[in-house]
Amino acid sequence: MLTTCNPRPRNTHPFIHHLLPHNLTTTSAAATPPPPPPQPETTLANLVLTTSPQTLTSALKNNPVQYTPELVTKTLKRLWNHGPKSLQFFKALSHHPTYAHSTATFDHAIDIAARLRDYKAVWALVAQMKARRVGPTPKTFAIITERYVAAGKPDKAVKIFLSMHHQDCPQNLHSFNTILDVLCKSRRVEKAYSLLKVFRGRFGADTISYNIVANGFCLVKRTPRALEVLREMVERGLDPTLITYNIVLKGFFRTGQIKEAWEFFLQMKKRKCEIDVFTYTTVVHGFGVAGEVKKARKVFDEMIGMGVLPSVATFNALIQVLCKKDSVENAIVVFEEMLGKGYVPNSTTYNVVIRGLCHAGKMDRATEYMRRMKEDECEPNVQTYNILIRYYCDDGEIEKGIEVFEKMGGNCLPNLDTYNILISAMFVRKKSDDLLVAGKLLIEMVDRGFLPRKFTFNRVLNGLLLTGNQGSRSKDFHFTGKPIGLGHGTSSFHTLKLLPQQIGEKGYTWHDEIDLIRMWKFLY
DNA sequence: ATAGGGTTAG
Repeated sequence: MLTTCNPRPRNTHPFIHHLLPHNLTTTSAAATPPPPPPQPETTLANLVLTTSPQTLTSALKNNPVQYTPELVTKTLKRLWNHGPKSLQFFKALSHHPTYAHSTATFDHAIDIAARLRDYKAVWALVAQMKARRVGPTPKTFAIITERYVAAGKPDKAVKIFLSMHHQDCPQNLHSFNTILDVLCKSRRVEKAYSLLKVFRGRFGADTISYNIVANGFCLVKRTPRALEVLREMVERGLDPTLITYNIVLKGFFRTGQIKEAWEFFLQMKKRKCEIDVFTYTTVVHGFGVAGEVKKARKVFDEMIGMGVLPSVATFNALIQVLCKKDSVENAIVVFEEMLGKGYVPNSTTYNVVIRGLCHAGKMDRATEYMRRMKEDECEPNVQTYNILIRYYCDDGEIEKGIEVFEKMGGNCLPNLDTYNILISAMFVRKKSDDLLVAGKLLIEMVDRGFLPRKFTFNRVLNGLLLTGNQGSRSKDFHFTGKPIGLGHGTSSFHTLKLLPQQIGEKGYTWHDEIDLIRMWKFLY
């Protein structure tokens, strides 16, 4: 049974702080050394986040900083998880007196607009790019088609590819292989294969084309089909390469065909194809995942004897395997060995170790490793934060999860996973207050350009309707379309109005704008 | 940003 509690006082709400710029958060007393000055892109990103759309253009103009495409690119990367803000920022700089966008900044803006499924904006940006003679380039089309495929429009993506030469963009084997890969990476391998069959003559499909499609079949665990495609390749006179063999090897592991993988690996060695670090990493990881830790280690040791040096990725594979199938302690031994040999761990290495520690219930040591990560000049990324948030919430320490969520604000913005993890956690305690938080998180995520899953949206809406939160409903609410602060001053009802368009699909417990207004009233 | 290895999950 859900209990009704008094809503939290507005100003102490936990979500107020996480968007504030770093330099505005309270600094603790003299004992701690002063933090290093923030990077220029951090300062700029924080300015964008705390400025309303209406005043952004002038705020940027008055900001005494030299805008360069490099700075703008870095800033757009930081704002990646706040699509609407990123685009406002990009547009506000479009008519700056001393700055001009580059190919890279246009590509970035196009990527963001496409991810928001704002295709009108995408093509408007392409037109601008053309007018300013900085594109579009093949990379631009790779971005656009990838987003169309990800949005469930692979046919549209193919059409775009087939007409890209009308946009002054070369259509050649290179771009053909790109579209094949785009389709395969989004699991549309059948479409890719059809395309290959139709156009292999016209573009002169090569080994790379076939490798892409074979790998596509492996990705969807259809290794036998991959082998057929490769047989066809050989029949057409194209020779497989080491990459081809590595693709097949990984394919066997992926489908759990450990025996076949091992046999294939032995054949690769016997036939004297120069096995490389990719091959070994695949085998170490594959055996480990299958629970054959001893064999994984043996192969790891063997590679050094064969004169193939492990890479950071090889170490990451072994460390992960030990975490999952052996013990975190042994994994950390390898981690330290790695450091001793002069390797520089990357964020994946740290995330693997941190996840291992969390999984073993050692949350404090996980946090310690996160601190160590920062000292190593390897800033924790969204994944790092998501790991900690997830495990705290799974352990029932929801307050701690929220604490981590708040802390990430200054360094990186939450992504879709972060919101999904936290919103689900808001249902475990069956507390009415938690549902209010879930509602705010839902609105915040929409505001930042993330489309909640239907399940999430319905769960939150129904939860709010059922738990008697009507107490905070205000009768004199009028819809004016005017921006209304969400608590941290970055949100607006105007943005919220986009939701009906975004979720105007089947499956949402959604009738019209009224539902949203009701939700809004529950929350504010 | 033309292909292969390492993070997460049911």
